[in-house]
Amino acid sequence: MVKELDEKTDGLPDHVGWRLWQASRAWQAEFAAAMRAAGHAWFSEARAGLLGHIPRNGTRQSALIERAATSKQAVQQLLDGLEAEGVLERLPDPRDGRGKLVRYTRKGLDALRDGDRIKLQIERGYIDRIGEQRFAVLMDALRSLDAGQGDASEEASGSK
Amino acid sequence: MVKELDEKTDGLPDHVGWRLWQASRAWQAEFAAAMRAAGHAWFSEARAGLLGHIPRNGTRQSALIERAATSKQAVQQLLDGLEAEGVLERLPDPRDGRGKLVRYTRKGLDALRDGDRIKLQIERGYIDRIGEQRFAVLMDALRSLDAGQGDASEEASGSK
DNA sequence: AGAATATCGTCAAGTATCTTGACCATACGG
DNA sequence: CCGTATGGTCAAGATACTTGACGATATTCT
Repeated sequence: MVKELDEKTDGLPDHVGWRLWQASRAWQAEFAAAMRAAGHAWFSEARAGLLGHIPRNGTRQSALIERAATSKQAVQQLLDGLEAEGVLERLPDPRDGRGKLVRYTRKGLDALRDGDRIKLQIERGYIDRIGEQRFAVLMDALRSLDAGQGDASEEASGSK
Repeated sequence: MVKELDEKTDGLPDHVGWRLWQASRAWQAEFAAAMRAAGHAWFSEARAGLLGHIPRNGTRQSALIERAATSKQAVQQLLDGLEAEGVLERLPDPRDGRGKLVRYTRKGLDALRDGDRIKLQIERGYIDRIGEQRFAVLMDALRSLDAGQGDASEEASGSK
């Protein structure tokens, strides 16, 4: 066995980006599996990413586009799918003839509820694994990172 | 939990999964942009994910499949693309008539070098943003998380 | 008011990534 | 040699996302 390459040493990267990516993927996989197990077969990571930007009381489609980091067409297609699944519904915006309002159906709200529950379960698992203190510190660092990197283009302050 | 809702509306989630996802995406976007700016136009996130599993001295395609979390077909298609771009090359494995060895071309090694440089730049930026201590603690927590969840399939003994 | 322009949402087509299923070639154990 | 497992490939389809074009409504300017 020629040890010209030590898998532990030369193998996997060990830098922020990689670890963030790995951790993120692990979380998503766990969450998605639990959601499907809970009966929400329509769930997917991309859809979750979009739903994360839709508050419980709904929003305007155009506002969604600003928030999500993708194109309006991508948002639209995701929305189309979610609407077809009966998770969301789109209504004309009474205050703007061009606009549409997006809001959850009962099915969507049920999924949100389950999602919250699962989210807490996973979080508990994490705390068990790395300890409460480390977990708190992780969240703190992550929040700081997020706050510190808003590229002053959109995130000015106050309402937008 | 201290609850500050300075965030506009009741919008964005604030849990591990979300933060991890946001942080990961931000990192990837920054890295990919820098790589493209450095002339590596073939670079993409999916490809990066695979390259992360290929050590500098190459590996067998089958070993790659074990490491990456995807199917062998997905690996193959990514490899096809990377090979077509001239980043990698595949050679027959002299010790196994079925197998193929994957290794970097000069172009690939150049990209790796640039990637390392960029990676350090980004890391420096992170440290500037959240402080050295917080950064260290973040890495520590991330590593613990990763170690804690490995399903004991590879982490046990030295030779694998 | 009327024209020019900007915003909102949609349609259509194309690309990248990943999945499943089928298949062939080589290795390995009897 | 034969049966089975492994390594890799081919092909087809699903999902996510991108770009370009377009119609409808709002807003601004004159």
